[in-house]
Amino acid sequence: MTYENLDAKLVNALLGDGRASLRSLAEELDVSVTTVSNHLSDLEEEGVIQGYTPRVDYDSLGYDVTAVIQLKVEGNALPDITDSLKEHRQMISVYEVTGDYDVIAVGKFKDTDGMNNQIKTLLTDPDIKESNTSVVLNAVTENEQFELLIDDD
Amino acid sequence: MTYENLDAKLVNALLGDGRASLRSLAEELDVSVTTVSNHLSDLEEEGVIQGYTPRVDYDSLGYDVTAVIQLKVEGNALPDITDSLKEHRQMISVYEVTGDYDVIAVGKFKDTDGMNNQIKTLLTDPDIKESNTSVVLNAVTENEQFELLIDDD
DNA sequence: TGGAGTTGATGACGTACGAAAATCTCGACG
DNA sequence: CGTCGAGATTTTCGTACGTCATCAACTCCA
Repeated sequence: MTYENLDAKLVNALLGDGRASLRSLAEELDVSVTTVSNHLSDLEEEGVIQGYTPRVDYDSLGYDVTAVIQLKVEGNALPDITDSLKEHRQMISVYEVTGDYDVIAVGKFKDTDGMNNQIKTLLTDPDIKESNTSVVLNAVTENEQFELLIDDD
Repeated sequence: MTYENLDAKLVNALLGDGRASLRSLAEELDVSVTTVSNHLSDLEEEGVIQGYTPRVDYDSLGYDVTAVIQLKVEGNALPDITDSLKEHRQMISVYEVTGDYDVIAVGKFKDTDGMNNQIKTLLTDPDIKESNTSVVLNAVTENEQFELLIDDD
């Protein structure tokens, strides 16, 4: 076990409430506030916890369309393409992958017109050999972070 | 009008630091603590901010393999399939989509063996007509939450 | 009139610091 | 060869202090 049990419990507790106070965490895990503070700093320094964010509901802000875009790219142009995708504000995830396509990206848009425009400008790149866009009809689960396993003794 | 964009600014500030104190937010946005508190409560009640989470680096915890799984599903079995995917702890995102496939899911696994096992058990379902798995070679961007636009006058 | 700010009171919060407890290290001894 | 224990190291804890969140009552002003 690379990481102590307390650390896993701490991460799980924070996954439940990312703004929980050190005191409430300490009570929940039955250790002192100082211990929570120390372990939390360690987790942050080690990079296990890379920061904290609110979970924003983009739907309620008018970003009604989510799309999964798959691209076949000219081999040596891959870094350029992924970089350019990364620059696009509305790209949630950009993956280089094995399989039929080389890149899979997930983006959010205000409407299908906005989506089409963005995608069209993207596809002007001559290094993109083929593309395939799937529009999300229903996001059953999105960006879910799962809890860590605790092995009790 | 002066505070038209306060909510957007507040969300953006929290996207920068999800554990920022009301006081630091108030100073950053040049409004009173009370105002920040009120607007934040409103955003939470409206569901724009649905909660707060740490950003966990699953790579550093040994979840080295991310995969994008695409499925063609027997029409009326779609809810069953998405539900079952949702139950899988390690599924980050599960989308019902238009296009060649009916479902696109993203999952994280400790290794390729673990991934293969999980996927194999998944595919025993007779309602899954076809599947296609892409292994992520490089996560350029993952679960990024973009900042909201501020329209200045 | 309603959104924003101010003030003040109260209890909760984060962090620094030193003490206490637990754990590890490693040579000496039976 | 096994184990014992003093000293070193790490981990945990309690306390104290300055800051913070929250609430209520009241003011300001467009």
